[in-house]
Amino acid sequence: MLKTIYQGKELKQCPECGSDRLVKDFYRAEISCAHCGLVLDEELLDSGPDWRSSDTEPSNARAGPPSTLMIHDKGLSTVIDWKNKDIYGKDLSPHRRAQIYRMRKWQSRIRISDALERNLVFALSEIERLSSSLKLPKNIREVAALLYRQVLEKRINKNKTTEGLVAACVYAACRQLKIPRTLDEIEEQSRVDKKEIGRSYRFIMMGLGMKLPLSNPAEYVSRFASQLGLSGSVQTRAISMLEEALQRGLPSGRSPMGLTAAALYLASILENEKRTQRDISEVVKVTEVTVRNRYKELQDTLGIDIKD
DNA sequence: AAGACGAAAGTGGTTGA
DNA sequence: TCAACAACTTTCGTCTT
Repeated sequence: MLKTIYQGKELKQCPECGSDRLVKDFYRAEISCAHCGLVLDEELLDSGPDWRSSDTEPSNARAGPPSTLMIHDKGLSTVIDWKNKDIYGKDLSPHRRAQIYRMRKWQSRIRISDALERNLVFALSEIERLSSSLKLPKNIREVAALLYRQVLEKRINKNKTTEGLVAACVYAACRQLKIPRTLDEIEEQSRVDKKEIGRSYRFIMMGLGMKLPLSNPAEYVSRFASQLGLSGSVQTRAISMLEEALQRGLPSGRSPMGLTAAALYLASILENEKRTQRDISEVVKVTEVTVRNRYKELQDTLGIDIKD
């Protein structure tokens, strides 16, 4: 397992708020707190085996299962042919025939479980690849893998692409563990498009009878803020504005991203670290127009006026 | 010249008959 | 299954700093 070493000591809880939802970000070698957004950026050490920093090489070069697992028999499987003849072309005795019949039956059964197995092996390596390029912590992978096994169990995967389902599992795991990644970000690393991922996601939720709460805009604040180089006070401000707006019942039916962007924009102005609407819209991946609309609404509901 | 603003038309997804 | 609808995007002209 990975240990979080900070200033020589193992860190289990956020020094700021005490939350244990610490996120390790190997890309920037940072630890951040998923709860309050505090970012610690020193000496993130990795004491676990088998991790390659994926900074320098494409992340799909990551160590997966041995390749012999991917093609479990290396393409050399034996097939019992359908003719009831022996190798000399003679008919088989009834006893022999029955024996061969049973063997065929077993072989086809084994094939089915092979297919499932192979699917799972591929899916698991894909989960690994995806979450590794998304710099996701390990527990996400486990949750995603578990979800995928359930998908197979309930046969939700019928007529659907494995890649779409895998991406959806990863997305769902992120939502569940409140380590927010947007659909856009997952799409970037996956070979399937947003539409497909979203569809698979809904199938899974329906099939497993799950329901995940809408993602909370505040969860995204710290990550986007750090991408924009905004200070902690801006983050805190943005989060508290979001919370207040939420209490006043603003964000009904609005996309979380738009709200996050708006809150960041407002907070950046209020804290004198102004970013342009464009800067923010680029990072958050919504349009300037949406930023504008949302932040107007935010202003209205909160009764804030910016002029100084 | 860059940023902010808002109108108008277009897009993709949801919902309800 | 289809049409109405809300949220969001694209595009573009205008105003402000």
